Formats: sequence, C-alpha cells, structure tokens
Amino acid sequence: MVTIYDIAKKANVSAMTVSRVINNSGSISQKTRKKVEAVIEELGYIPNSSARSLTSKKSKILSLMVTDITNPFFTNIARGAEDKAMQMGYQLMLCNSDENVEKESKYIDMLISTGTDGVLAAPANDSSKKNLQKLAKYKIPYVLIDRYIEDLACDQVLSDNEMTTKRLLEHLIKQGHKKIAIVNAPLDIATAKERHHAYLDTLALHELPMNENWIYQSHFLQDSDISDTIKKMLALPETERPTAIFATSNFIGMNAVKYLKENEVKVPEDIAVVCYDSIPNYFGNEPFLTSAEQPSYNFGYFGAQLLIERVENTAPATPRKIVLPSELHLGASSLFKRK
Amino acid sequence: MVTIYDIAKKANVSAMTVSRVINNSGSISQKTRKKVEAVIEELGYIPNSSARSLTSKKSKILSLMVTDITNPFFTNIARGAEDKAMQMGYQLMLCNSDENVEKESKYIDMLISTGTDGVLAAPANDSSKKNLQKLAKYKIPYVLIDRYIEDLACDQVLSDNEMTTKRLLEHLIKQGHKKIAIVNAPLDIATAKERHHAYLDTLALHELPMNENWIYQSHFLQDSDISDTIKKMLALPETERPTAIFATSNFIGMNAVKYLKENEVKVPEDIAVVCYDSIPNYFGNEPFLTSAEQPSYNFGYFGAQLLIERVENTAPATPRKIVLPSELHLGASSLFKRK
DNA sequence: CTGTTAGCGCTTTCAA
DNA sequence: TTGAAAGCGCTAACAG
Repeated sequence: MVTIYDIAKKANVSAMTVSRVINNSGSISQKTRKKVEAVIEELGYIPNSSARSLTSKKSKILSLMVTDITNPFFTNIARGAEDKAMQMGYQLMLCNSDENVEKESKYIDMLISTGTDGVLAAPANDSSKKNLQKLAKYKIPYVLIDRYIEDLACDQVLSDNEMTTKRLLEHLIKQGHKKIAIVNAPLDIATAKERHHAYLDTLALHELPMNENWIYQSHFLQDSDISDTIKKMLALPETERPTAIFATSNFIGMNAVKYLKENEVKVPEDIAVVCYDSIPNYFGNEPFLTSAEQPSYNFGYFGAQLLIERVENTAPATPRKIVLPSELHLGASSLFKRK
Repeated sequence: MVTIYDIAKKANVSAMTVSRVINNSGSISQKTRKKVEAVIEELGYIPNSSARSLTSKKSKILSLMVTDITNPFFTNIARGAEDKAMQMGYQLMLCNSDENVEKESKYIDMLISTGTDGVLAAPANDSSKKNLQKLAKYKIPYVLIDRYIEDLACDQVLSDNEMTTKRLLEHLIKQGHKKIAIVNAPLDIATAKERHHAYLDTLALHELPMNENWIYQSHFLQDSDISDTIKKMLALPETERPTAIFATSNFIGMNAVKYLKENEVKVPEDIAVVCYDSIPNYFGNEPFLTSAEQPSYNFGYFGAQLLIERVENTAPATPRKIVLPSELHLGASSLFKRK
C-alpha cells in the first residue's frame, strides 16, 4: 500500500506537504505541487479513508435509511441520493429498516460506528425519534425524507400529503362517489396520519358522510395483505358499502385491486380505487390504477443536497423544508361515473 | 465520544482488556467480562470503525456495484445482498455504474480508499476487467454477479443464459415461429454474448433460418430506445420480416412491446415478443409479456454469502460458480399459434 | 488471564 | 511556504 510517506520520500518533501497537496489546503508553491502530483500519479496513490476519518472526523460517507429498497418509491430515492452523493464526492451506505424501529436502531449504531457524515432517513414511525436523537447526540446531521417527526429541528423533504389526498378524493367525488373508504397504514407514521386527516377534512369539506366502518388499517410493506379488509368491506350491508377506496400507498392500492378482482368485484364499476404513490410505468401505456405520482428521484436528490450542505456547514442554521407536489394519473380504476 | 480508554478507566482494567471483551478474542475471566460489559452498557460505548479498520485492515463494509439500482433486477439483488450482509454484521455500500467503465473505475478507487472488505460486482462490460484486477491488486475479494468476465479467478453467481434462452426460443418455435429476431445489448457484456450464442445455437438445432437482418443491438439501460430498431424490422420485405422477437432484457422487451404498439403492430398476432428477465408483478394478475424470471434476490443473497466466506477466509481456494435457473412465465405476448 | 508498547496513515497544531 | 511532533482510537505482538 502506498502512503503519503512513500510519496513524500520520492518527492523529497515532508508528508505534511503531500497532505496539503492532496487536500488543496494551505499554500504550496506551484513547483512543489507539480512535483508531488507527479509522484502521486506515478505511484498510483489512493488515500486511506480510515486514517483520514480518524483525525479529520469526516468520512465522505452518507447513509440512506429506507424501509425497503424494493419499493419503487424508495428505489428512485436511492438513485437520486446516490447521484447527488457521487457528484459531490460522497459514497452512499444503504439501510433497509423494514418499518422496524429496532432494526433501524441497530443500523444507526452501525452508522455512528462507521462515522457516516450524515443520514438521509425515512424513519419507520414516530418511535424512530429516539434513533434520530441519537444521531444528533453524535452531531451527525440528518435529513428526513417522506416522513417527518414532530419536534425534530432538521431539514425535511416531504410530500404534499394534504393537497394530494384532497385532489385524489375530489376526483372520486366528481365521479359521483359519496361513500369513500380509506385503507391506510398505522397512524404513527407521519404520511399515514396526514393522509388520514386530509381524508377526513376533504369529506367534511364536501359534506360527505363519514363512517368508522370505512376506515381500515394495513401497512406500507409490499405484502400488505388486505384480503380480510376487502372481505369486511364487502360484508357491509349494501347501503353502507363504500363505492370507492382511497389507498394511501402504491402497494395497498395494487393489493386492493388484486383482492377486489379475486372476490369478483368489478373495478371501477362496483368499487373504484385510487392510490397515493405509483409504480413505474415501464410499458408506456395508460396504467389501470389511478394514482398520485410522487417525484421520488427528487426526494433523494434534493435530500442529499440539503444533507451535504448541512455536513459541509454551508446551510443556514434554521431547518429547511421542501414540500414536493404529486402528479395525478387517471386510470380506468376510477373512471366510471356514478349517477 | 466514549473510547475504550474511558471504559478501561471506569472498569479498572487496561484498554486491551476492553478490546478483548468487545471482540470476544483472547480469554477473559467471567468476572472481568461482566464488569467491562456493564461499563460499556452504562456509557453507551460505540466502537470507532475507522480506528478499528486502521489497525485491523477490516472495515465490515461490503460494496455492491450494479449498473442501475432502478432496474428491478438489481433492486432485488441489492435487497438480497443487504439482508445477508446485515445478518453477518456487515454494511452495504451502493454504487451505480450506469454501464460505464470509467464511472465504475472511479467508484473502485473510492471503495479501495474506504477499505471495503469485498465487492459484489455486476461489471459494466469486458473492459471492467482492469477495474476488478485493481481490486485484486489491493487484495480485496470480489464476486461477479450476473456477468462473468473471462480469466478472472473469482466466485460467480450467474444466470443459466444458455438454457433459459433455449427455453424461451423453443417456446416460440412451438408456437410456429420460424423467423425470430433478437434485440440484444453490446456483445462485450457476458450475458449479451451468451444469449446471442444460445440464440444462434438454438436456431441451428431446430434448423431454422438465420438472417443478419434479424440481429439488432440496443443496450440494457432503462431507456433502450429501440424505435429505430422496430422501424427497421418493419421495413423488411414481408417475406423476410420476423414474426417474433427475443428481447434479451426486461427493458428491451417492454420497449419492444411499446414501440410495436405505437407502430400499430399487433402483439402477438403480427409479432410475438418474449424476453429474458422480468419485472415485478405487483398486481398478481397474468402479466402480458412472456418472460424468464430470474431469482434476482438470490443473486444478491448468495453472492454476499460467497463474498463473506471469501472475506473471512472460510472459502475453499478454488473459485466457486453458482448458476441460477430462471422460471418461464407465459403471457399473451407470445401466446398465438402460427400455422 | 491481563497489561505494555508500538504503530496503523493521516491531519492538526505549532514552529520555522 | 514548509516541516516536526503529537495524537486520533484501536489492535497486534509480545511480555508477564
């Protein structure tokens, strides 16, 4: 392994001079710099990050904590974060919490151990607060993406849950729906809570009936098995049965369609479905499921940007908050006018 | 920051004893161990990985090099690799090469700098050889996934390109196709080359005609724009026009279907399409596109397993090779018998 | 079973 | 503009 001492010896300078050249710090004569750079090139020197971190307390490593990278929403976030990180000379560590605060906690310790410079985190739920506070205790900056947590003074990149929910529901209302159900995740997840409240607010705004039998809880993981939910919904008396479902996530929406079909319920004729978030539309044709597409790549890209500014101390002291709008894509799953 | 010296002082032992407790190395009396562990717990000690790496030359970091994490094939690999890594106490660094050897090279240097313990790599193409040899020069083990490279003595987890290609083509042949085109990626990528040869071999085996106008080259990235390819194909005289397309990747297959439809060609009536690799089937219904589903998660999971064995020196000296079979999913895109 | 010493490769601090 | 010394937190090697 080539060290700065090897370079120093060959270039007839001190190790310190080599360090200055590498880091572009202090002042160096043009001649010395050229000489050192030539030797670095010649010997193919690659700096040792561990040694560097040990003294400088900087690792040039950013970390991304998501609940599951296989959710396309998070996949795109990862890509956006990685692009920005690479562009700014950082590497990206990947962590999957599986919506599990304990697993998340274990990761946080590993990240602290590794000396990550900052963390881009979509926390599992409100109990993740202690994990984030642990980061703060170690003076490691973090940026919340997708899910905020109360009373944490940090930068955030969030979805416009209120507006997007409202638009999805008003689309259903325009189609003539009056009995609208919501299938959501646990309310200790910020996005679930906000979408829940926006659901209630929008129904109230339009003076539509509410019914606790129309409020269902599943979760945000891929295998959100909502067959029981659907069964319960179908078991309601005709007059009480919802004519539309608002799914608060892509997987919930897809599973709703899947289980409705399995139960021989026609979508959208019998029950319409809309969902928050989308899946990539690889085929380029009109997708079936009406959804609100989030600019997921930018959650990662902007998030990494904010984080790096925090890490490099070029950010204002006050926390910043970016709210990203979604784009509605109407599909057959909700395009059926009710009289 | 709490160090082993803080622990040592408080527990009235030497730093070395603390180190031994933490690493479960050497022998320690039950009493000392308990005492030290209590203090570690009390002070909330988290080891400093940089310091550890600097002396031990081990970072407990594995790296994953893929061409693009947003390709579902690689997303699942990442999940599999991360699961295994976490399970064995390693963290995972993510790198997207975008099929670009230069970008890959830049990453390799960063990984060497960070002191990664090993790399799970889907190399960009045959020219990636020099990048991998650089890793070898630094004694960093690597495992090739998905794409092998000649004359590199290393563990590999590969797809059964020959068999899978043969099965896809024989399915088309059974449907009565005699003029089968291939849309592939550059042949300096191992998977492309193997699928190319398997294509020729299978046609020969069945004594079917070959035609250089049926061999097209695109690439494996998501935006494989094959509209020109499709136009060229459609411009062939009726008698020479292929009746089926073998797409060598998921994105090529999807884009083929997309552009055929845009050109008002009926799939499968006018031209049938099958593809190697698949996309996740979230809706649970029969997918349209006939595809060969690879066990992508296991590419990552097994790959990480082999890599860790290599890193921890518990692997046999001779390179190991795992070949994973694919599963055919027949869809409407090829289910039309030709007379 | 436990401790001492030295040093990993680099940067910070101070001095020249 | 350059260099010397010290030390980051930990573990390998040796000693007892």
